[in-house]
Amino acid sequence: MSKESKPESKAESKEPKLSFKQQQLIVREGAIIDATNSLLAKKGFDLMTMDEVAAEVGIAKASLYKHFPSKEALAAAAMIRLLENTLAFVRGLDTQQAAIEQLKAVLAWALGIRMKGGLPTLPSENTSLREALLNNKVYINRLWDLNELMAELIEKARGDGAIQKELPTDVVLFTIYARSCDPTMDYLRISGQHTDAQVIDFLIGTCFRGLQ
Amino acid sequence: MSKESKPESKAESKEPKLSFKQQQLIVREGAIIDATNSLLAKKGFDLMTMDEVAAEVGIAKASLYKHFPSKEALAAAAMIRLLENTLAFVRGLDTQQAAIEQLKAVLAWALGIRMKGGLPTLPSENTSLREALLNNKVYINRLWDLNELMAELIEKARGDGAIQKELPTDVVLFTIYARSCDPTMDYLRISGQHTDAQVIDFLIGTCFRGLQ
DNA sequence: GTCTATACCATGATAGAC
DNA sequence: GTCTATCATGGTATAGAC
Repeated sequence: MSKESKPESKAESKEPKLSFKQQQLIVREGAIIDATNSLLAKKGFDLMTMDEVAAEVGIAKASLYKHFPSKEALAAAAMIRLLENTLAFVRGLDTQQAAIEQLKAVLAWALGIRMKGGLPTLPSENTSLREALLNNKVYINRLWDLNELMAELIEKARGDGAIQKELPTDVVLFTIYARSCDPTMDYLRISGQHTDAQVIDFLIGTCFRGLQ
Repeated sequence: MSKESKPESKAESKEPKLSFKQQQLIVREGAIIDATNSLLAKKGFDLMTMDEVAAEVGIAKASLYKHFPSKEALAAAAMIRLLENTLAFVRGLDTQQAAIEQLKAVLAWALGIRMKGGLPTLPSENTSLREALLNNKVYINRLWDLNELMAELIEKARGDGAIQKELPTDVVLFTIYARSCDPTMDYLRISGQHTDAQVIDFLIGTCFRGLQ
């Protein structure tokens, strides 16, 4: 986001080129994104205020705007980091496993993140954030990468007979995405009738096996 | 909402007791709720403004506040009307049908409403509306009525072997509710690869039969 | 009960000193 | 790059005339 992060890509094989200040800046931007993540998950984009973010990080609001030029840009950065984490997880999957098991692992991982107060993956809502994200090339690129990886897994699973042949890939993909940010999780947790692990099992089960 | 609507419950078997003005008032409140419904579905509670509602109805914003004391109350009224429509639909289901078919019919109906620009049933989001709704006794009562009817259907379907025995009723209930406001619908429609009827079929199928 | 006009406030964004 | 202080916008809600 800030200009100092550019030189880092030029030379990183040598001794640490990043000055103390540069490192601190990166750490601080990480902290800002952490706070943004948490608040986005808790309140959503519209209800999250820049004052809250600044307060949670412990800096002044004006300083926030030195790092990120707008609320949209800040949220986009958070969403991009989330996407990159997801990509890393998917790329690190055990390719020995059946494709369907890998897909379940992705969903289980995403649900686990949300249980810990993290962000849902999908920019589902009718928020002004959606528009901003669709105009963000980095975000779109990462999303496309993820979609492609997931589509490969889905098609492999379909080839294995683990997914209905009649279901188009996009239907399966969005259904999994949607389940990862399904409000059912919150309601089941509030009811307090089941453990977190049970809730995740139910969600994965009803997604992949359905109600019957 | 307004005080004039009370006498109507006293006597309705006789000739029309409602004066022209009273009828007009009811019609206008209906129009207000229509507009609210549409805007809530399109933009969500936070992004919907009272100016927009007033503009869509064609009255001044101040007049709106004569009918509904706050934005929350207005949205609650819209949600309550939606719930009552849903209750009417459920109560009018063909009880000769298998319970599972009745459940599918409810989901299909809800998805159809959304396709036509209507509201999703679930107050899922982290919006300030949620809190207001939870403090609204009428809303809670209606919601409870609906949950009870749905739970009966679910348990009957489970008895028929159409729903997994291992799945608790609340899991099934929320899963169906969630599917009724699933963002997957919007994404599949935007992609333009499928007809509206196909999209509904996919959503119902992946809900009840799962991905496999 | 409808209108116009306005109070009031939350919040996104910026200025300018250090 | 951080702070304090401030601006500008837009949105809920209300006052007061008709």
